[in-house]
Amino acid sequence: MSDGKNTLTTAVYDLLRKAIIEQALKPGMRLPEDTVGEQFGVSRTIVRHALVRLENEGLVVTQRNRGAFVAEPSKEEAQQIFEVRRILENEVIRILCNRIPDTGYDQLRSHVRNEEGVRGKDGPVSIRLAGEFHVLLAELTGNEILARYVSEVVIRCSLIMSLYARSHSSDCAVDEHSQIIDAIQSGDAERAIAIMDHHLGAVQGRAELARQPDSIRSILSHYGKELAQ
Amino acid sequence: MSDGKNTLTTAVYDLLRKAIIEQALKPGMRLPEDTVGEQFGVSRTIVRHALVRLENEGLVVTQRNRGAFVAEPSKEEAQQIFEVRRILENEVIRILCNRIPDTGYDQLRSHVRNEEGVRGKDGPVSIRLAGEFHVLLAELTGNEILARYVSEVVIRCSLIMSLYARSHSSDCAVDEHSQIIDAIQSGDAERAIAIMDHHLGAVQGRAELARQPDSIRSILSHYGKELAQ
DNA sequence: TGCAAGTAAATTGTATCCAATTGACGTAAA
DNA sequence: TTTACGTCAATTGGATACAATTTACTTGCA
Repeated sequence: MSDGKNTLTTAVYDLLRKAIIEQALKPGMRLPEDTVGEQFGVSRTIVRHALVRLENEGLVVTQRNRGAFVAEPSKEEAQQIFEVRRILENEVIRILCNRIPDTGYDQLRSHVRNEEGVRGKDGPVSIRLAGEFHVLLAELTGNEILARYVSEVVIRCSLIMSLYARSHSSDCAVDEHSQIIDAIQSGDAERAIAIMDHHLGAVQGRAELARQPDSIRSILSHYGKELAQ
Repeated sequence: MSDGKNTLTTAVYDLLRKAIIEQALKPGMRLPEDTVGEQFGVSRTIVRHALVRLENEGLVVTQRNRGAFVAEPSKEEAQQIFEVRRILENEVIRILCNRIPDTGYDQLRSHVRNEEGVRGKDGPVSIRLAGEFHVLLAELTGNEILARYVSEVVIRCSLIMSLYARSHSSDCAVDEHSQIIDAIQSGDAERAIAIMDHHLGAVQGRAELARQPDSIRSILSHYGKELAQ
């Protein structure tokens, strides 16, 4: 994601992004430019650029003259993001069944071992690793554009789970990750897709069923849309 | 695409984007911040923000301390973008066969009439309209995230055609657009997808077969990747 | 007490300024 | 002639200053 060029801007961008993934920054939280800037020891200019990038990814929303906030995806948005995620990830599986780099399975198995290593600890790390498994799958297709889009929807799903799901402990069942690898390796594309589809359905279902009550802010902002300028 | 909030930044962003779509700004062209700023009567700050957004979409690339350039997708990138475009647009068709708003067909037919109105003139307008047909299809799914991704790959395809295709006159055959609408309206999803797939294949093929010789810059930039910092 | 208006504080929008880096040109030495 | 070096112009990287806008508080009036 980060191209490692604009060091300062990219550094702030990466930090904010990671903080959002790990749900340290929660949906609806304000992100005042100078507060963030002081925190990282940079000027507002840098923070602004980072926020622009995050807004493009749908991770933050900005209101004119009001500032930036961590995004609070509505239920409709959540539905749409999940739909796109399933489209993309099913296709990732289909591609991987046709072509996968030599080291692919090693990388995947190794990643799952890492996930198992932190099993039980419902900390931010396990949340991040679960998402990164799906990004790794997409990267193995060799299609960088596809991988970028998967990365975007995965992280937005993380935001959705943070808003709507009761427990984030196991957004992804590690077992199912293993099953997906097995299915790809067996070359049975249809079965692999079925498992992935079921896996994502489970994640989505957890968000739908166990959704928390809306926060005050998101409730009011919903009504506010009808008044606003 | 543009949210109409940050008026100045968004205005510059929209103008640059449109200029790239219509191939007035050609791949490899420089986009110096103050030149662009003077042109539009705004300061570099505004232009910078617009360029950041365009870079996120893959329409421009920036080199540290060197500036921004209109992107020159490599052949590999072009291949990847087309692959993602087919994935997304096939799925758009599949969705539209299941659900399409009441006014959908009217909007589509109306758009095709516009395209026919400028037929023959190989100007920038026909190029833009051809792309917007595909974006309109995506928007009719009601899935904004999906529509945004389609919009991104469509415009990047416009960049690719500008680089590699001999004639941009008819990136899309208007007849085929009508056929696609017919197929969706008939409810035959498989046929509709087949037509869309063929349609995109034709566009892609035109880029592959009639590709122009690489520019010096894009050739050297390819080798340069092995040296760079 | 409750509401309204006005004022002050906080925050973003934009422009400008200085520093750092890059590329080009020209000059000199081998 | 070619290469190496040094200087200069052009451009971006980043910080700061000022203007505009919004929000919150306070004051005054009914």
